[in-house]
Amino acid sequence: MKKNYHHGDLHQQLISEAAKIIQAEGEAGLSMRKLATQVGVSRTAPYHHFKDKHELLCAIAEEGFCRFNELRQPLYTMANPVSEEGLQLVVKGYVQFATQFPEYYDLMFGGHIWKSDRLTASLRAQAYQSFRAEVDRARQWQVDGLIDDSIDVLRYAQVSWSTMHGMSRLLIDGIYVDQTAIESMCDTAVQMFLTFLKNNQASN
Amino acid sequence: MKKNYHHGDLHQQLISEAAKIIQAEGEAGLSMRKLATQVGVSRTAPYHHFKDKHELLCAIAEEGFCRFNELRQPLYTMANPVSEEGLQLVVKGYVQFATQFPEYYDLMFGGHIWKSDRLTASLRAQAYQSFRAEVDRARQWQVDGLIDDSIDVLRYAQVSWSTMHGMSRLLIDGIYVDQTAIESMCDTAVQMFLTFLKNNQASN
DNA sequence: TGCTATATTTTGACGCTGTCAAGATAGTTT
DNA sequence: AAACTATCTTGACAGCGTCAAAATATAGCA
Repeated sequence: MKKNYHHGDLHQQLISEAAKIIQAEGEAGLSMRKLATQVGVSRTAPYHHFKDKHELLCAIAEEGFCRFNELRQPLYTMANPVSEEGLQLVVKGYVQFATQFPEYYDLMFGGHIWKSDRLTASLRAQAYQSFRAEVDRARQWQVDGLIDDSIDVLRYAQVSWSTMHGMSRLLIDGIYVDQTAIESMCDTAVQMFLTFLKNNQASN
Repeated sequence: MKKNYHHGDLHQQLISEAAKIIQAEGEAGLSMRKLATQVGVSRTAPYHHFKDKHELLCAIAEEGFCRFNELRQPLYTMANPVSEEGLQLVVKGYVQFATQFPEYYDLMFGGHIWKSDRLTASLRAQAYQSFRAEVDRARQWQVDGLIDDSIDVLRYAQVSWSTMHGMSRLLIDGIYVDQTAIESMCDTAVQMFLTFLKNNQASN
């Protein structure tokens, strides 16, 4: 059905070529016209596959979420989740994704797409599910008796995600520049999460 | 000296008018041409006061840092700094600035300016000093015996700043949308900082 | 005062951008 | 073969940042 008669599966090729450009030159370096000519079609051809530049970016972000999930999935079962090793895997894995694919991260968790309120439905679903999974995992720790019931797991998920997001952003935006400190920062963050999870037996 | 003969202190008027536009329509809504005509001069007049659009943005960011510092200064002396109240003042004050002036925050702590490596010298100085002050404050807590010497205050400052930055970004970028949860999230973050600062007597 | 040097502003232009409208072409369906 | 649809192209428009050259206004100095 979606064979190609003029070109060859342009839709997909646009996404992957655009992703390449964005990884090489940043989001600012991607223009619809350049993308089109680089892929070998006329300037406006892409507009028959994506209503907008915005829609194209959403598609790339969605691809980013797939990579993100693939990288993240295995980390959760490799160690006791509420332990130094377990949390380090998750935190360092998160920051590593952000620093390794900063342009993907920008698209996925940056204001450009989210502030517009014009996310693709599928992208929105994928993002929400990503966060919900984080909350569910923490809730499971409670069920399993690994952490106290008094802990508000939603708030924990929000704040710990914020910390990971904050570190990632400060790094990829060039505000924290000392790359050698990343490991150590992650360790400190893990210590923070751990003391919070373990020492909150009777907080309320 | 810097009086005006054609206009009336254009330099300053450009900054404040640009800041107004940016607060109203976001950074994307600011164009040099529109700014110029809105201020009553020709399109290229601003280029004799700012080499670049980039340089104009730096000037606005710098103004943002002034507001930021003014808002932050009084918060540090209003309560015991290593206590629930003390930390809440700082954390909530930070997030409140970000949500109240999201466009300023974007400029000051967003990748646009920092990734370019073309910050104004004065802007860079002001930003670094802002962060150094945070570290110095934590070091003083050690001197005063409020927290244990084994704590790496640089790492604590980096991670706690990351948390505040992460919350702020997630909020102003439209990823966390539930505004009513802000207070509660800040409380949780404070709990996290506090348990870390108080329960680390023999961590190393 | 008048002359020159400098600071400020304007007009015109270039190449770039996202995207719309109309027309051409190739493939599918009947 | 005819009608229809999906895909692609050409042409155009308004907007952008910014450079070069020309115009204008002020200041310093004779």
